[in-house]
Amino acid sequence: MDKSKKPRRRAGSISPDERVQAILEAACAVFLEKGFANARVEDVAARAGIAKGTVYLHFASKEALFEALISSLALPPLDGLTALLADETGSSADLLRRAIGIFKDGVLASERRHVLRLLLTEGPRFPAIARFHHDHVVSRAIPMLRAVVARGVERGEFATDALARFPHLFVSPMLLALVWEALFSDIETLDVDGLMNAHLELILRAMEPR
Amino acid sequence: MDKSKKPRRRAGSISPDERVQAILEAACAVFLEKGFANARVEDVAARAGIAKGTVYLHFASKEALFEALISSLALPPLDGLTALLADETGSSADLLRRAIGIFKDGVLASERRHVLRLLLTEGPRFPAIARFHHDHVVSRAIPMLRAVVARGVERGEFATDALARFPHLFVSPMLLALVWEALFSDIETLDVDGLMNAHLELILRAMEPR
DNA sequence: TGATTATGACTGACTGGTCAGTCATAATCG
DNA sequence: CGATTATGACTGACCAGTCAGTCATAATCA
Repeated sequence: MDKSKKPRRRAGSISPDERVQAILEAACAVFLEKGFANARVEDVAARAGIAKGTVYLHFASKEALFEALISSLALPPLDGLTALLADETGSSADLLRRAIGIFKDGVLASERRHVLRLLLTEGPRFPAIARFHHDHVVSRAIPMLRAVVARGVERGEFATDALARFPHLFVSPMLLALVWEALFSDIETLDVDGLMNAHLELILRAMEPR
Repeated sequence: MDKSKKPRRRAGSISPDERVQAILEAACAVFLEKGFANARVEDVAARAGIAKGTVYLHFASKEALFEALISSLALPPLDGLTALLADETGSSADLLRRAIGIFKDGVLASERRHVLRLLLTEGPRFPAIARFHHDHVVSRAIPMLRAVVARGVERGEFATDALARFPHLFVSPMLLALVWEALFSDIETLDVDGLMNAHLELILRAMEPR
């Protein structure tokens, strides 16, 4: 409509923070569609409604932009988990049930799953990102899950500590769901809810005292 | 009966089959180290001890080379699994135990795991490869596992069919081990044997009739 | 047999295209 | 105004894929 040649920023236009946010959002879309190597900084800029050079006013390099993107989205859902698992009132089984819910809603069902997928596919070539995610997400989540299971075992609610030794097992089906979606979603859909319910059923039966 | 063809070759030359093999091996090393996008065909050639142009005498493009690499390594271990699961004599629990062994030896502990990792990271941008793997590996393995569990349930050896509905759950810890190695191996090692034993323990406890 | 020609596997310099990152310039703000 | 922010043409590096030429060997000839 109006813009014919030069829609320049006007008074009260967006702040640097908003600009950064816009770039990150655009970067998310472009990196997800193309992967790191095939994504063009120019496309990110275009999608954010700015010129390529402007991206470099906010990020030192394409790589820095990518790392900022991953980092900015990795953390939030972990807090929900922290809060949940601190709760000592309910049964341990319920706690696990709700932990699955958090994973499902906070990761698998949210846009965040795409970023996690990106971490998965690009991580091997970005050790810094892998390390960041390990230090800030994995190495926090594992002990939390471990503590919940250990407590359940102590209280006599759970009959085996296999899951306390390897909380990874609790998470692996979600990883599978993620990978399945990335690779096979348009060949054969996976019933993620069914999968998670079956997972929970198996876990809880396995730990049930008899 | 024998070769009607008389290949004309230079001094240090080898047969076409061996050449292709050498290229695939070199490609494996280079693609693993760099990923598809960052791998240079020239490096593959150099590693195979030939010139770049020669690669194109055997493969139409870098992409074709990559697809040939993945395809050539995906199939073998599946046959071991087929043979194993056809065996109706032992207990179903034992069958699952041995299936894990096959996965562990045939994939996780072999060089093949690297190729699987490559499939994982590059698959999203190579739908053809993802489809190939789905059609030739996944869609064969899942029904096999399903059949074993279903039989166990019918025979009264297993108390729940959750695993028959989602054989994916049986495989997901191996996927996790693979991903962990790709991302975090030099930050924190994962005890894969311990993980698989814990997995088996949980699965079997869960299905144990009581 | 040794000399000559035919073959095709192999080479690597070259081309054409892509794209990250730069910077002189321009627009806008305060 | 000068300061701040944005632009996009440009550069330099990189690399997939090509192809005209090389040369070891096989086939044929004398």
